[in-house]
Amino acid sequence: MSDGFHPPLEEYLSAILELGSDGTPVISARLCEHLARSAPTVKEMVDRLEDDGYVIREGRRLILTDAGTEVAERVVRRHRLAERLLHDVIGLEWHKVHAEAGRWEHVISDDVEQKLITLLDDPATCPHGNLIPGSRSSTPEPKTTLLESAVGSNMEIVRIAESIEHDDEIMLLLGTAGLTPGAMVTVTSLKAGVVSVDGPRGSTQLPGRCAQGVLVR
Amino acid sequence: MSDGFHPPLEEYLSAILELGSDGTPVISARLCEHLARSAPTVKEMVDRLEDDGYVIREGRRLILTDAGTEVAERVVRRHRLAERLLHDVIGLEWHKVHAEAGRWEHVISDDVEQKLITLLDDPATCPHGNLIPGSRSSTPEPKTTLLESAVGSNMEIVRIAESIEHDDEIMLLLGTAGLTPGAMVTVTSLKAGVVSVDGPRGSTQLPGRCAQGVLVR
DNA sequence: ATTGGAAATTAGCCTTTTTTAAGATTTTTT
DNA sequence: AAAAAATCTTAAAAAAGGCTAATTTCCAAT
Repeated sequence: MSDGFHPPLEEYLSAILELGSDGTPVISARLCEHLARSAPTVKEMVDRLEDDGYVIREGRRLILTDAGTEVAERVVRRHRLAERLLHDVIGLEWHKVHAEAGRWEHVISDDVEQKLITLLDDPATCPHGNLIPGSRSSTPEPKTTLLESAVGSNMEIVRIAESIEHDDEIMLLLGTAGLTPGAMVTVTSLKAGVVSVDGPRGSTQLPGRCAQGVLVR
Repeated sequence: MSDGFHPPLEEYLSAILELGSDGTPVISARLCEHLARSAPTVKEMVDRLEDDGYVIREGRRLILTDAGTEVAERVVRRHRLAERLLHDVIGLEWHKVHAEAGRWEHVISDDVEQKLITLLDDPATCPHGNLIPGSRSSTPEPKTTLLESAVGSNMEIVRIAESIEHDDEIMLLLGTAGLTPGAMVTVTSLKAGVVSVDGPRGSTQLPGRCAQGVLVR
């Protein structure tokens, strides 16, 4: 409450926001998985979030209050601004950007947030194509995943879902294959849940889990 | 020990390094003041640092081991690289840079540290003129403070001591008066411990505490 | 050599965030 | 409806990093 520096609180609230943005109803059990914490730990923290007015419970559903949404969006915004800084300015490799920003998001002040928005020209998305909350340059969301795309179809990669961002191996795979937002890809086959695509740097096989996290248009 | 993410440990070790670099013998009591922690808290932590091989005691003196020095210098290096990034690239105001970097120093990875060195061209100092440990572009140190300078002498500001950096008011004063490293100043008077100087943006009165933290050549 | 003040230590306690183990509820599936 | 699976809760505890108050130790100056 006191000094506005609470990484765990920020972590929980932004996790709730992110889980929710995938459409899934957010319950404690989901948070346990997403945050890799035990059930009692999560219960304890969620109780506190409720007491402090960041969250309300609707049955098992966890719903962010306005206060909770504000904190969560601020954290997500800082995370994605940090990712843009790390990638576009500092030159950190695409697949390392998420983990680094996961720490930076908790230490960026209001002042610096504003400077970053100016420096980066109010970017609409992070380097993975996820929207930056509050950005004026916002765009509509696509809903098709690479997994659902018809064989032979030619698509533009628009964004990589948060659920995939955590997975270093997959991110490295996507990064080295040039399968990043803006790239054009053609689906060449779909067998046993494995999607083969032709991308800017040749052809690649993507496991279903991964293809599901690649949003296209 | 496990994941290399230990802000408190890093805080203590870099404090020992910084206090030591002023020549003062470093004892627990000094750490208490510098870190604003109670004596038992500091004792507890210093015991741990000793057990873990980061520090040895010589009477009351605390001496960093090689391992301790390595951690401490890494933290100081990241702090000062962060300051350069915040100031030169992000455009954060001179007097806000120190506090922000005080948080950033604990979340910067090896990878990003390297990228920053490249991006910033291996800078020799932070924006306040303090040396960046390990930088190849190092320079000799001046020893004269503005407080000791003769009235009428024309000097170049070289660095602002760490001891002053913590003080927001003084930093704002120095910053708005243009009294930053590289600026030429003339001492016009010294009365009752107050130093008057002519700087790039006119004349300013500096309290002794402050003038003592301004190193000149 | 003594002694006054600074420094260090001991003892006891608090809060936060985490754990494991076990029990109680719900939901879902058969 | 009964059984199985998933979810949530309670209880007990630990590790980290803090605190205050009281006591002891040390150093340095008279």
